[in-house]
Amino acid sequence: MPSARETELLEAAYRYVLTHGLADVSLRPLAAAIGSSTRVLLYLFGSKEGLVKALLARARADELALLADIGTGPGVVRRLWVWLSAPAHRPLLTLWLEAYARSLVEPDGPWAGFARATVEDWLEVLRTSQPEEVRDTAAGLALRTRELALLRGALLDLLATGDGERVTAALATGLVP
Amino acid sequence: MPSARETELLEAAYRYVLTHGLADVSLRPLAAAIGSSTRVLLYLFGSKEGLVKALLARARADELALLADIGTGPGVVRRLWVWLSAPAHRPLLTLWLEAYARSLVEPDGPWAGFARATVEDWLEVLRTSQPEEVRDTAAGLALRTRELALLRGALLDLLATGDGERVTAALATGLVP
DNA sequence: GCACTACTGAAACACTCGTGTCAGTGGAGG
DNA sequence: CCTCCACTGACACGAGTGTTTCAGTAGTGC
Repeated sequence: MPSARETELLEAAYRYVLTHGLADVSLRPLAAAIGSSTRVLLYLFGSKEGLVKALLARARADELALLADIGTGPGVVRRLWVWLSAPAHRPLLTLWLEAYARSLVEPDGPWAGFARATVEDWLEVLRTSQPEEVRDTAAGLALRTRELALLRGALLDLLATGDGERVTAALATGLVP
Repeated sequence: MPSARETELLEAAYRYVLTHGLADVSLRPLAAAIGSSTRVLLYLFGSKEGLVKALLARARADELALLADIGTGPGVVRRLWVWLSAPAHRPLLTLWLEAYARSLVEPDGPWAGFARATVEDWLEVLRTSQPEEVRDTAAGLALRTRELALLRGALLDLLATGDGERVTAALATGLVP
């Protein structure tokens, strides 16, 4: 059970990594930026790895909250894309991509399994949104895998180019209603 | 014009980063692994940043060679996916994703523009593969953007789960012939 | 008042990092 | 032979890393 001070510092650190990236964060600059000290961070989180784990869990909590908020049923993909393409969410999504790539390069450590976990989370949401009669068919699996690929590929494009208009138009032509 | 020794060491370093990642490579371990020394690497590449730039250029050369090899015309997407999903190419593609994410988090430095550049490279190949009458229409742009998203999203899924069967099946249902 | 817990500050330790300095080495061309 | 040039080895420098040690301080419950 995290203490009040711990969650407070975690929130501040989370805001910090959203703009500075998580891959090469280091304790002293982070502590200075959020008005703390390395001593306290290590006291509360045990080690740097513990802090990174907590931050990844924090980011994942945001993601799960989103999925819960979007709900299920027809139109999920469209609703998901509205959320993904909102400029306000760009820092979070860049952080998400960073963690994703990192967990592939370095399968050990605090990143472990992050990429696989998000694939499964999203696939599950898409699955629940499918009509019952296709949910457990091969065609259903193929369809939601394709929807997920479309969303993530579009996200990659958007993050790199910022061209929301082009990417949103591309998605519009590709979605089953 | 790179010397013989320079290209030799670059190749060795390239093989090294394909398995160790490029984001947090450091000179001493790298030099030791490829039978060289930090002194020589700095002599040949000027600085660590110069070396990283050279390595990114090397990776990009691989990518451009692929695109040239795949050619253009009907069936490009399918051919591209065959190449992307080949297990032998996984280290290269992981490296690619790493560089992509990095260039978004840290827009300065040697990574600058990497993500945007690859988006444009691939879109251009897809464009050239389209029939002339749609090439310059909004529908053509939307279609190739969608194809690119599909490929990249599928790649993300594949790199995380390794489930080539599911992802390939998902792509098969989604491609215009 | 007193113990106890939660937190904090200062300083040090044992690294690793990229880079610079200075001195070479071996071979090719005049 | 002698000079030039590409390359290499050993070592040190200053900065930054995560972590530890030791010494506190504020607040809470008894």
